[in-house]
Amino acid sequence: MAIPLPGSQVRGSKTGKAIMALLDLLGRTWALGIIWNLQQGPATFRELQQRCEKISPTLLNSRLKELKALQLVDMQETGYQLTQQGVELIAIILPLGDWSKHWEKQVLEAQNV
Amino acid sequence: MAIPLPGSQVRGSKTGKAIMALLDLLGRTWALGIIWNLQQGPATFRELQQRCEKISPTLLNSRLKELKALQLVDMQETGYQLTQQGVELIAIILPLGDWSKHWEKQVLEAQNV
DNA sequence: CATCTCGCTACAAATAGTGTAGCATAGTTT
DNA sequence: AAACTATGCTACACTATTTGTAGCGAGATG
Repeated sequence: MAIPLPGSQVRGSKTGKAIMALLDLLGRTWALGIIWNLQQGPATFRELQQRCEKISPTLLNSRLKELKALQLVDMQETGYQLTQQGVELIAIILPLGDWSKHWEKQVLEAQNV
Repeated sequence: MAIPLPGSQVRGSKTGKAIMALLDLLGRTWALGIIWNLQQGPATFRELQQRCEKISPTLLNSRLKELKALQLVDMQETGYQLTQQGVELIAIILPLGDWSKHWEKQVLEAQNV
């Protein structure tokens, strides 16, 4: 799967708008999960695999390649970690954690009615 | 693909944490794109298909089912639209639009070096 | 050298997504 | 009323992506 480079055509948009590249990237299986799990700090490949519980190494590797190419993640001595930009991104997304709890309550309530 | 109901096991987590269900949902092909495109206001099925440029009706329909089940989208006279909760969610995500422009610049700069 | 751990690849099977055609229903026009 | 239109959505064969297991090659340790 081609890397969704901002400025070029991506899945879902011919316009090449940056947000579309970003949505394409984040919409790929596990991309958000990997970023989310890197919040806790750097991790080796195998440790990251475990944080993600059920990710296959094949997929983990391809997602990491994409995330590296797009400067959200890089690899240092300590393992994979978020870049400056990755940190900025997760800062935006972080509120989802709290919101999801409130959302869960509503969804489960609706189920029980 | 099973609907990632918060509270039950989902892709990437046995714990059933709400955030994991949410990340699973948002991480599915086109889920973010659909939500993003509904920002502009309600749309009929076919109109939504066009906003998303290249989504197949099959997939659009399954994503919509999931989003409806999880109360982020519903269908009214005017077509599909974000629910109260869908609006809350997009409010969190909205800053990605601006951030992506800044990100694009950095990524493209790095390419040209 | 034997044994670990590491990042990562191979590859076949399973699953998910695409694209085109078109059905069924409802409303409009002639 | 027959013909035309537009809608939401399904069928289905094809293609692409993901999974899961096994294991390689490199480096560290004893």
